[in-house]
Amino acid sequence: MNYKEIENCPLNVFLKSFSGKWKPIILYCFFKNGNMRFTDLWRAIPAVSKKVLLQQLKELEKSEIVQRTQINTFPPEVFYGLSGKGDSLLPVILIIEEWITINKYQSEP
Amino acid sequence: MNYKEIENCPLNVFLKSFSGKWKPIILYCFFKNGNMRFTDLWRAIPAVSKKVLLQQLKELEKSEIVQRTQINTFPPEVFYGLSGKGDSLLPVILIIEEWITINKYQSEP
DNA sequence: CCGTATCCTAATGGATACTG
DNA sequence: CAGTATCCATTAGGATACGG
Repeated sequence: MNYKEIENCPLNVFLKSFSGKWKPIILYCFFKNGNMRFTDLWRAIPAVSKKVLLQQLKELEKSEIVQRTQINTFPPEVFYGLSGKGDSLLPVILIIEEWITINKYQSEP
Repeated sequence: MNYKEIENCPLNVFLKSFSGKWKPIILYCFFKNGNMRFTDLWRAIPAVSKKVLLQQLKELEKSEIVQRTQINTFPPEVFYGLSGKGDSLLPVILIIEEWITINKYQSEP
């Protein structure tokens, strides 16, 4: 088993797309609310700075999990939401949710 | 939707247990090889330092995903491997693997 | 409203030497 | 062999102000 092989293992590839303090939370918002305007998303996650929120959204966009839509009014309206690939995560999330429940896993304070 | 609620969403709780550069790789080794001596694991992941490898193992132990077994010879033999909870991750990993394959997702160089 | 720039702090990870 | 201690480098994230 060489090192390149283990580095590209599915779990690693998967987790790398979601590494970032706010990414899971962002996705959760989209699963619950569908597309959201940037400012509304920000209001839903008040603890993050605008800069970082944007950063994480860009990275999710690059992974093609999140889609950005801009309407060129002034001031501009920008919506973020799940792409098709993002939507396809739902069954994965549900399995994870089930695993969490079964294992009664609690996040640490 | 208040903030505490979204912070404890399953995806977030799940991902927090695996946040760490080497944790997914460590788990992959255990899934492939079963229990492993510390040094053998280290040889399988040559790019990580001993200190950090130990650190990540301890965190996985704390999440009860990994189990440590020590045999008190001299020099001591210490085995690391999946706990029952760790084993129960297998179906989750398989779904993730399937998702990765379907989406032909490639890790970035 | 949306995004960028700057500056700063905290957290994570790496190199190396040492011990039982 | 397994683990600890130190010290250092890199990165991620946060505060704030400004611009289109």
